[in-house]
Amino acid sequence: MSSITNLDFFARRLSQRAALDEEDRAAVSALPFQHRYLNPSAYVVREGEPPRPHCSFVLSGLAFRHKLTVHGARQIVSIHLAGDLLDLQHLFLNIADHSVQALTELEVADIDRDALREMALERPAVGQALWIDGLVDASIYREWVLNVGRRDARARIAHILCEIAVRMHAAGVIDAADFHLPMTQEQLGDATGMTSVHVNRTLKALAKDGLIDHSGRWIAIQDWNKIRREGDFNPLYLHLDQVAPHLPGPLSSMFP
Amino acid sequence: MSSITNLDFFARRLSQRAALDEEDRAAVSALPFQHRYLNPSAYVVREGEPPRPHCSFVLSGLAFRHKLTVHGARQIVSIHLAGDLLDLQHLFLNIADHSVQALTELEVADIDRDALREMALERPAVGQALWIDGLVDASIYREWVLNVGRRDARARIAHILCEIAVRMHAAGVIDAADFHLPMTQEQLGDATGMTSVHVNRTLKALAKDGLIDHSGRWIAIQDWNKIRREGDFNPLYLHLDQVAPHLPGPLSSMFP
DNA sequence: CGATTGATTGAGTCGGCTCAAGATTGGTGG
DNA sequence: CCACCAATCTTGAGCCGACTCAATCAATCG
Repeated sequence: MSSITNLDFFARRLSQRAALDEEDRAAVSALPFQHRYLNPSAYVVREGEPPRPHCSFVLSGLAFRHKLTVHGARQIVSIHLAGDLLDLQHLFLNIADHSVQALTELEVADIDRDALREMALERPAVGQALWIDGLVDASIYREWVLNVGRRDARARIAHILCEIAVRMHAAGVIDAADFHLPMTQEQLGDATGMTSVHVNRTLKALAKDGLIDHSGRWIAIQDWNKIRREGDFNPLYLHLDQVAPHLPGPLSSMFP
Repeated sequence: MSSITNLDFFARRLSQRAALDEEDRAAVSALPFQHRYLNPSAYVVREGEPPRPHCSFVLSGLAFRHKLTVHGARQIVSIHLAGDLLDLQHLFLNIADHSVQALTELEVADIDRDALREMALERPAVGQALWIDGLVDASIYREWVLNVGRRDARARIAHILCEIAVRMHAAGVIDAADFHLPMTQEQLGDATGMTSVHVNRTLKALAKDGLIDHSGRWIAIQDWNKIRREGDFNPLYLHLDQVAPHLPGPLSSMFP
């Protein structure tokens, strides 16, 4: 496990979203932080808790946000990957309304909350970059409400696969449409409001029809145009132009 | 139709969320704006459009946000009432990823976008107040993903009724748990991912069991404890302590 | 090697949908 | 004030997508 000494990675990230000047970048890079590794299913944030003294930025790995009903049913409300801030909400809200857990082994930079907060308010360019981050998160939630509320099982699964593939690609985590999905079928069900049994049947059906190639926990997208159509996937809501301005690779041509 | 000459109302609203000093308040009150009335179902924001030159603040009436699937199914993703900003997203995002429409007759203040944006970035207290607004919106989206993804019809309807009643109360729009709901059953269905037919049957069932009193478009909550339990409603996600610090009236005792 | 976690498959059930027909309601023009 | 129209609400009948329950298989790991 290598170590990092400053937040250049985070500063670069913010620079993609707004025009940070040299001073902004230096200030961001110099933010106090702690480098930390978490095991799968470790909690980053726990519902009902007051904010932690830090705000976690993902360096590598995946995490997910979830809420529970009183009957114990779980709904995953978003997935996060390298480059995402895991608890922007806690920069300004007094209590956690949901939990965040590591999905895979997770590498984070725990940035000092008060320092980040001050920077968000006192440095306009940094503030704007964080605003964009927060607003895109909200946009993704809206799309998920639509996904879970108005699409059938097949479209839901197709849609979430598209989203994850495109976001991984935008984050530079994968190069092609073919990727390893580190989620269990139960987690996929919790993200789409389905049971794991039905996720299984739906994946099989998508595979049979040639949209994906899937065995065990490996998923590759076979036919982008088909799956995008079936999943009613329009990447507009990801606001990629503002988040990852210069998309390289094969997917970029698919989503102009 | 009376007219307003400045944004004192908006400044007061922001003051509930963060500590604005005299200068902040004066600056907010002096923001350029236009007073406007919209008819029911008029569009405030249209999906796919670039941002308008203003950002609308609701003075009275209700509005809703929605998205459509490619098949034309509609999902309402949030409801807004007096005191809400309708397009905070467009302060920093370049394209609308959803539409906003008036639900009832709607009175708004169209605040100059660039001026508000500058104020959000340059005045920390204003920035913080807007952050809180945006983060609470996001929290509500998350709860809706859970509502639509993991609760059955009865709980979904109960939950949304609780949310609307509590938010109306917090916004000072109603005094009691008994309120007129200006939504059609079809709209209620679009907000909960159900058909209007099933909304109808569900409302009838809730009425029969004494949770609500309902005839035509009038809904009164009969038994708060029951409906709150059936709807799995926990107002934590509304972050009322940060949004409406001093709740008056009968509901406040129910949600400490 | 046993144990645990996740994937797979079958059979049966049901919540919520579709389709379709009336009944109400509110608004409008004469 | 009434007749009429367009929404909206209401109710019934039948169906189906997704769920539940339950068993089996596969992979991983101390």
